[in-house]
Amino acid sequence: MSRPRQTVTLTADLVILTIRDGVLCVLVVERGNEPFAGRLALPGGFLRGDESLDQTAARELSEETGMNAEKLVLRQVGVYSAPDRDPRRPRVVTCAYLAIAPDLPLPAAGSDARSARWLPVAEAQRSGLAFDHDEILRDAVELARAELQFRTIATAFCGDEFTIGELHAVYEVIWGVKLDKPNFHRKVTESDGFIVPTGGKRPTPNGRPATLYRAGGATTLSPPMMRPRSTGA
Amino acid sequence: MSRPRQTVTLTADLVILTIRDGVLCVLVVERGNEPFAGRLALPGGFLRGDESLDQTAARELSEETGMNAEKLVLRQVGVYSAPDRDPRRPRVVTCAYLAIAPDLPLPAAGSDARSARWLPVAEAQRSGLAFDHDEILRDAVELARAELQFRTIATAFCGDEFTIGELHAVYEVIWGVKLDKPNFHRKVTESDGFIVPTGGKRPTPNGRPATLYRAGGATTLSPPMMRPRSTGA
DNA sequence: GCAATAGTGTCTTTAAGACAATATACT
DNA sequence: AGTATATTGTCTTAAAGACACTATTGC
Repeated sequence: MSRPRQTVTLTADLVILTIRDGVLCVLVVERGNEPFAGRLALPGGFLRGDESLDQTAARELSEETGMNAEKLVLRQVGVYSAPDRDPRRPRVVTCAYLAIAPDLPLPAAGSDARSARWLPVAEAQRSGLAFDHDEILRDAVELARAELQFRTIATAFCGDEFTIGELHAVYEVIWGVKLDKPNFHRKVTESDGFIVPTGGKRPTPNGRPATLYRAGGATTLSPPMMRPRSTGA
Repeated sequence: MSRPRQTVTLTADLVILTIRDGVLCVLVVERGNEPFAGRLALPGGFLRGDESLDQTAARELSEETGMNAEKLVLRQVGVYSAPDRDPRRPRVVTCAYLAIAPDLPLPAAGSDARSARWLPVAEAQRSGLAFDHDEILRDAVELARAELQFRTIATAFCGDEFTIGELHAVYEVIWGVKLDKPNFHRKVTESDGFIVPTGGKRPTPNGRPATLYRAGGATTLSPPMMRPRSTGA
């Protein structure tokens, strides 16, 4: 026990995903301070003395999006702790969280007033983020893709009321595949507790109006909705 | 930025699972120091200055079991950071790791010489562990149960060479269900890259000798081996 | 032969996938 | 009517589950 114990500061970084105009987007902020000043990064914040890291993440989420975290999906992705991931001292270790939001009006430039904005995930990955946020983003998106198979989180991308067509689009955009619409319809309506009809209908520009649904009580999908495995062509 | 940043110490705690005599067991240590002196706890250790937390976990694992972590399953379960989870100051936050080991001879009471021993998970949960380790253990076991469905981690419970009967027992013990042996046999032999025959056979006390296999190259099972969902009777 | 464990065959049931057909709106 | 979108029907295929049956050992 003679070896010194490393003390660190802890942050919660958020990967907030949403779908805008059929494109998967992530909320990014432009850093105002060093290190990486001016670069794009994931939003995040430091752990405070009276809270758990999960609470830190929930607080940051509501600061960034204005939504209360109670109703949003918020899930740990993992801990990122490479010694050189952040040049600051004491060492900064982060726990990444995945959050899923409906298509919000815009990230309210809150009291914090950082320049937060939605960026297509593909662009974020192309341009490169600060710290090890590229790796975090990649892991979080991969987690979302996997979770879509077994949990009812897809509804978190939609508003309170949504159509099966919208839910269908969520799966297609995030998985990057085409799914048969009739089969998808049967699958989600027959899955117990996934979605429940509200009674209303939403008119379409031209075409039959779609039945409206809201998220049901279930959190898991059984049987799961397996992502089509790409044929190893 | 006027609010003080909380500094913490970080630990990696290990949930090392194995199967002994058909019972799922976890490695526990008796604590020598306060807090919780004399109580049973999960093994773990503090982050050092030159390593990542994943490396801390790998180091602890090889110290406790004598196995090199390269070959063992080692996976983050989550971060546990409730402000009052540990009375020490500065605050102690832990990241729990799930490790899976074959039936080792015995935890070598290594240089560390703590009294480490295998304890059936059910007993550990009944008697209660130090800190929030009951919660960590529960989460880790639940993660193992889920991962068995989609990844090839079941082979990590077996030695280098094993029979399909042994693999079958792994699933039955961890899921706590009976699985049809003929169907299980077909399932695992037809799953690509899950197990490969070594060519050898293992004699049984009395009965037909079983073909020996070793772990194949695949890490994921496709299609997955879904855990039978308990009929909501 | 008998007991015991490993492994195969076959039938049934369930879920997934392809895709035709119908329903309900708007212009 | 014609177009567009939603929803239902039907057939085919793949996987899961039940369980009878065969195979190979020791005694």
